[in-house]
Amino acid sequence: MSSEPSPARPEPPPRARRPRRAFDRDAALAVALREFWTYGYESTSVSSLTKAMGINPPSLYAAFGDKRQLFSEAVELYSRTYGSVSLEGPDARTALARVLKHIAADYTDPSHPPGCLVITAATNGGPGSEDVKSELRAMREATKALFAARVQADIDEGLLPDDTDAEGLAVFYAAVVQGMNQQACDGVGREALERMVDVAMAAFPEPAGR
Amino acid sequence: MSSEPSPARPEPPPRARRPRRAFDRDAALAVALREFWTYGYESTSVSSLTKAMGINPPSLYAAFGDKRQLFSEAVELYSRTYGSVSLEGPDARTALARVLKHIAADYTDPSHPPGCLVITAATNGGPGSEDVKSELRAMREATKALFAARVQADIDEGLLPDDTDAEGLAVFYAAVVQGMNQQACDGVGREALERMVDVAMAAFPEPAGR
DNA sequence: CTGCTTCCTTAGCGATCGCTACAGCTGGCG
DNA sequence: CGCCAGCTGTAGCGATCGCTAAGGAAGCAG
Repeated sequence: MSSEPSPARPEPPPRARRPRRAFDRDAALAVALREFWTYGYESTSVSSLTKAMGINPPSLYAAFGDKRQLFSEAVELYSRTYGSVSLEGPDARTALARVLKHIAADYTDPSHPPGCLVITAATNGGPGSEDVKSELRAMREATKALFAARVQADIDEGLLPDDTDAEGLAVFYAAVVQGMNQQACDGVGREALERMVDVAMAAFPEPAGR
Repeated sequence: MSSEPSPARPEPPPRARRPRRAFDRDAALAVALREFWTYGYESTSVSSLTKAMGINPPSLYAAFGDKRQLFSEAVELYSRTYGSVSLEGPDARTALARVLKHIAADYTDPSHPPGCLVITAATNGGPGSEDVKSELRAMREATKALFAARVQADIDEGLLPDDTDAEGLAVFYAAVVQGMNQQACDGVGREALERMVDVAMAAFPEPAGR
């Protein structure tokens, strides 16, 4: 439908006019992330967000759409910055132990809010924020599936017995991570969580013996 | 201090006039418990409570004080009805295994909301409901202390080695319970949780050698 | 400079929050 | 019966929620 009567024009109309913003969008998003991380989705109000970001509501809505989309962008930034999990390593046991130790340190790192945003930020929340809850739940299940796949890889390579319960192990270690989250939010320190990881790793099955 | 000037009077003035209520207080409290259990403290509004209980706001405030006190009464009813944990048994391992199996069944019981009210109902919630959060956190820490005491009792009786990390085990099994809560809220079924308990019990230390 | 576009600011929208004033009804008492 | 106490329903309080209309300030084209 777009009429272009002058073919001599070198610049077509769809020239994306970059918004001239008076504030740092990335910095504001980082601030919003900390707010959501600390208080959760529903308990973080737009007014507290705008106050923390140093902007006014219309600026927030112009830059991020609405509170819901801002939260999704914050979650994306979180999983890009903090929430990345790599299960590389010689075997599943080593990889899991390393990931759990890293989580013990990260969840209690005093330079940011305790625990994990994906686990904590939408556990409560009545009807109306059902899509937020399912968004985070999907991420949790993805992590659990990652655990299961890593264990299954060891089984396929013969490092673990064929009758190893990969699903049960995945549910278990996902629950351990979520329990560490709760403990960290309750004030348990890094050393206690690391000792807990030692206990949890004792539950890992023995390698396939000769 | 109570003055009773007329000894002939069989009924003293402090005769507690039982309120003439037009609704069943206990039944209404049970309904409120389910609401808080499902949506958490902050996300459960007074209007949704009164609608579910079949009463009007003034009746709620006359019978329970305010939303905060109603919640505490609901928590008390919960811990009296569902949340009781008994660690009796021949040794800590048996007792813990029984408790965890019971929890696996209870958190996924379809006859009531999933998971545990004490763990779930106040994880989010901004400033202003800090006392609610600390109330539930204290109950969680009491359970964790119960775990530690049960393990320590086995150590004192010589059933477990002296160098057993009672605190680490308590943190671990508390985290397992809290992880089961999250998994149950995410839709994991009873059988998967029970297999997970088997994995978790594999982390329990071997009894003290002969 | 004048126009045009785009953002920021102020102010406030309707809805809902926890909570309560007020009047009416109802039951126990003399 | 009349009186009073105490609960019940209606209606609404001030505050906050997520969100937005309207006008002024600022950069770019001519």
